[in-house]
Amino acid sequence: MVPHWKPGWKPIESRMGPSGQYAPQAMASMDEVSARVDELRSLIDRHDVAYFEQDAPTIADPDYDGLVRELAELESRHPELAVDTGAGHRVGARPSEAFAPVSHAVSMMSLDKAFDQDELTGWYDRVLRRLDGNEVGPLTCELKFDGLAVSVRYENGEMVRAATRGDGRTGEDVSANVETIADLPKRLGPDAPSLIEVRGEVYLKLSSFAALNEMVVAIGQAPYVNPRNAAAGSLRQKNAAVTATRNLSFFSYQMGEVDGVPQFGSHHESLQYLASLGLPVNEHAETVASMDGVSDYIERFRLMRHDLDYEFDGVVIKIDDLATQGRLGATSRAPRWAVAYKLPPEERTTKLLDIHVSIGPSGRATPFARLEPVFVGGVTVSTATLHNEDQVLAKDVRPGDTVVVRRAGDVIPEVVGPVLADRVKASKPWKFPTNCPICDQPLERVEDMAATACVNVSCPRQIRGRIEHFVSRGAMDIEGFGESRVDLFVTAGLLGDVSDIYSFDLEAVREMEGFGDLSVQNLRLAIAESRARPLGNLLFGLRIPHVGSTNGDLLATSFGSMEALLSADEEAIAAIDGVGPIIARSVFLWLSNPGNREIIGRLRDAGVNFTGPARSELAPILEGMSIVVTGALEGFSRDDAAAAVSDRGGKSPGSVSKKTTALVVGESPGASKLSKAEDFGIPILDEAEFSTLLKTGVVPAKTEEEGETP
DNA sequence: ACACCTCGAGTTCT
DNA sequence: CTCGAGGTGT
Repeated sequence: MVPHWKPGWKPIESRMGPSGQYAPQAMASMDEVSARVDELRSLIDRHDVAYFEQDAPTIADPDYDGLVRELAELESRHPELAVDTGAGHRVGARPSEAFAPVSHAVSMMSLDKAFDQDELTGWYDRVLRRLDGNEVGPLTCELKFDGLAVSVRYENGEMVRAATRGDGRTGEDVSANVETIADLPKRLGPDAPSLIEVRGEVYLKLSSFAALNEMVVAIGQAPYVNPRNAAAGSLRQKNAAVTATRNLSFFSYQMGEVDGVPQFGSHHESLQYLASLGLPVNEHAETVASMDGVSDYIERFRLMRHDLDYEFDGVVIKIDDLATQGRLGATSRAPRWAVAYKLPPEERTTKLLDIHVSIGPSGRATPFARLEPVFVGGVTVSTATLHNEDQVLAKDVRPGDTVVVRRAGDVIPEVVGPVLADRVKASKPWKFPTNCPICDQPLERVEDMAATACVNVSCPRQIRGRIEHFVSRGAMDIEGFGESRVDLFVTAGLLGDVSDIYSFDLEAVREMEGFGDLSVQNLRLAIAESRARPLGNLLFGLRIPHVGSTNGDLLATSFGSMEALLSADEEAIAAIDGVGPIIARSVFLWLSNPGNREIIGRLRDAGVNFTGPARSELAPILEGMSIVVTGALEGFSRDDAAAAVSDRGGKSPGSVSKKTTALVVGESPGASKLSKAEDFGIPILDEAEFSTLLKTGVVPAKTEEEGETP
């Protein structure tokens, strides 16, 4: 039913995920094809104007690429619809009139793109076919920087002009601004050729981007959405003095028109030449022997994506041998000897369907965005948190908006902001709901905080939340008591508060669907076992504000028993080292509450352990030490490792600081902890060395001397 | 007053 | 894992 599908060409939807936003629709008639082509042209035109002339992109790059691809595909299948001058037949857009036009003697072409391994292989196969049996030779791999392509012209060693790419043949003169880029010499050395046009990417380092946005926000303006956008804005400043403050950077990767430049045999030699002239060339360019080397390079840098101080969105692969490049030639748009492999996008636009509020287990009301599913950063995202009311207001995102979605450094998707140009005129700012969506009681703004919460103690969500927390690992750790079962028992009216766990009707559970003798017996055993948990776990399980696992243990060891804690006044609690007035007050108030007293009384009656931790039998050989664990160990769970340390008098906090005695590294460790430990020169132990430490209380000496790295 | 460390809480998808 | 806030030490 899709008559013109070329073999080997994948429909865009399979690549872009289920969003379908820019995916081609199945088209039956010529009229529909023609209509879609017109639609695509006008969309691309509109985005071009916004992007190139107003520095305000209305669409994320990969989506734009998708539109252009779809148009190109339709035009190639229906040549009768193609027009020479229309959208999609140019590399960029019309140059703005604010900067004088500059024509490129050697045109600045864009590159064909490959979105997955298959497309990359397809490119290579086409190269092989064209070469008709001749050797391809080595390939060069370079990072594809997320910046703006610029051509910088040097005559007799002097920088004379710099121009943007524009439409590939004609760009804009941005000399005044490019002159402010510290990376670029105004004058080349004595070996400079009589003419050289250096092509490369103007970009903004992530650190400069952060500094810039800090400043922009400080003067009350909206921050730039991303470094590329900020670089574009900076490069097109009318006042070069402003550009100078932006700290733009540059990487050279190609030459345009030249005269007096030596003949090279390969691309990598030309890069070396550029570097020898004192021009900035990225250090990560590599020459590899085959496509296996290319795959390896891509994989390596896919993983390093967030480890560099600049953004890159792909890898550029070029045939290294210049004679072979010449043999391959170029199409009207792009050279055949190069291809840009695009990494999965980190930023995409999608539609914000609605904003909902979820009530967390503690009653906090968190707004989150329901999104039209969109493939970003390697996964399909359909929801993203908006954190709190202030965030929603600050970003002013509204249901129905087209929004930019990002999956930054870590994992958590984030709504960057709305695309204002696409906003429906009638839309109104979103209002935070006044009532809890679960229990319908009024929501209250938490004092002095950005949070809003449901304060109804008998809200079903919170009853469940408190019980889930009580039975969780780290608290009373009752096996077989997961979220779904808690939900089941609470809904059935069997559990109202945590003390009910020790008295509720297990015979009634036996009658429930999905439960038999065995599962009830296991549950009974697990509950019985939990009575013996240390007091610190119990205190943590009660979910007293500001009392987590650490402070729970701290209170338990300081008071020795629940009874002692119950009879302590606020000052006695505040006297503990590490507990200040706020935590003391919170604990005291919670324990004074009659309802909570009653729960504690029932737990006492149920025979739950109320006495402090049995003194560790082990000698406190790690006293005063702070041992941080990262990654998975073979012989210990993370909790076990922390317990092993604290049993011996040491501490095991969650992060590395200057005070840390040693870092224990297991399988797949967290990069930030590791690099911090290296920075501070903290000893790094493997599991075997950790075991030794636990036995001897001495940090094993390193066999090799730790040297400072420059 | 400031800097640094620590703790607690919330977060998505496979 | 990261953010915001509490606690401690300078």
